[in-house]
Amino acid sequence: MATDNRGIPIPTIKRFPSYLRLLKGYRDEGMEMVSATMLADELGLKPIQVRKDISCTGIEGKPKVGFTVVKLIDAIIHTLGWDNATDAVLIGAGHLGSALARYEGFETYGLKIVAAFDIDQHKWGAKLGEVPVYPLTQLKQYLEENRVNIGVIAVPAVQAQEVAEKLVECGILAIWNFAPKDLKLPMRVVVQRTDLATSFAVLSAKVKRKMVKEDLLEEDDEW
Amino acid sequence: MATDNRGIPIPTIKRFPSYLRLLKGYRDEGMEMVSATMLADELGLKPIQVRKDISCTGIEGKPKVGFTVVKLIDAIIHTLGWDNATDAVLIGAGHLGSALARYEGFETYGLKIVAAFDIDQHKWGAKLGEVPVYPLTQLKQYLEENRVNIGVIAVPAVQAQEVAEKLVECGILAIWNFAPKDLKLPMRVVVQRTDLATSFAVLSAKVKRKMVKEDLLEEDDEW
DNA sequence: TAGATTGTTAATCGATTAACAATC
DNA sequence: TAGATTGTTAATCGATTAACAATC
Repeated sequence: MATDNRGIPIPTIKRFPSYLRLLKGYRDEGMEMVSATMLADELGLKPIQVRKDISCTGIEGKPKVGFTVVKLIDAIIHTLGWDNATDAVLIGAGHLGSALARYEGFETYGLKIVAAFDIDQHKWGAKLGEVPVYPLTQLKQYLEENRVNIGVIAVPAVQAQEVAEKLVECGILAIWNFAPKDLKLPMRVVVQRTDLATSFAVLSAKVKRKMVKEDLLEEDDEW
Repeated sequence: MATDNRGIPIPTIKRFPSYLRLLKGYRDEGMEMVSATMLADELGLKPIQVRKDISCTGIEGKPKVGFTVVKLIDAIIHTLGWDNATDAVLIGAGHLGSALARYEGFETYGLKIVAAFDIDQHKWGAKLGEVPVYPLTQLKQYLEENRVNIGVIAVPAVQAQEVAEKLVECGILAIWNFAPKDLKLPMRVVVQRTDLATSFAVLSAKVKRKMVKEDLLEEDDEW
């Protein structure tokens, strides 16, 4: 059905890559079947949650036996849309951009960074791994000549909004934003943020919570 | 109260850094008061949600006027625990590690990377920005001599578990894991993952959803 | 067979949103 | 004052978890 993906909860989507990594390991070890119980145990989740997640892929298991490892792998990849490779341009060839361009994991997700752009002329002509770096002024032309759907932003915060708008003008459909800046863009554009600040905020909160809990325990001890 | 932070929802925590960035901008422009309505509008949130989030900081506003910008800034920083600087060690001085070590935003969060460690002897003695790189074998000694609470993991997936266990052995309280690997660690250790795969999975799912929606619209057109 | 595991339906839990009185 | 905005209480929404029948 076309509506297949419509209703898959975001939390489930977020767990899929973890399942996928684990399943690929099992496949490489020659394992053929796996139970939700085993996956849950390995990832620190509850079996019921794993079953619910798996049911979103449309795969059915066999009671007492579990699920076929390779079927599950294919189904998750398909559900995520990772079976169709997508080209992306990278804006910003600094340290972060450079690390992203060289990251080999992307091909696993069907993401291919085909070109990088930067305002700094010292970077022009260089290659970040396999990815050539062009002047930012050539972005528009490049996107006219090459069908690219995704833009990856790895520029300083102050430039992020401007770059994003340029990408949208050039027909980019989705933006993966690594700059610490909240972008204001038309609703039709898909924006995904990967923000160190947000991630660290959660870490900080968890640490603080733990501290508080330990403090409380100490207080209890005194009574 | 000591239990202050206990119950702040994770989604709220995740929005705090965005509020913070925006508020700092307002402060720098000399703005003294700000309404939840304005913040919501700027970030694409609903005013009520912003008010709920702000109430978690304990700050009270004035009807018709709003909230004091600098009070709000201080309260969010305090709620996140970012007013106490924390030292961290970085494991892995590759491209990603290098980018993290040089990232200037961390000081905003009260995070200070004091040393990096790597197995590759070619990296020893180098500096990533201000951060010196040592042999991984010196990690244990370093942590005995310096009180560090947070470990940042930026090594390849296959080494992540081993490195994490070593950090835990050495008394690290919290781990920020950038390796694409789910770590199995004692409950008492706080683990925060920043996983490109997870983030890209969400992007992929949103794109796919949009595609489906557009397909459905087209189908509708034919009827 | 017996028992582990699946899949479904219902209950619970937590966050978002709505409604509205209080207030500057 | 009038009206915008706050803060609280209740309703809604969505995800997780529990319960349990089906099944290999």
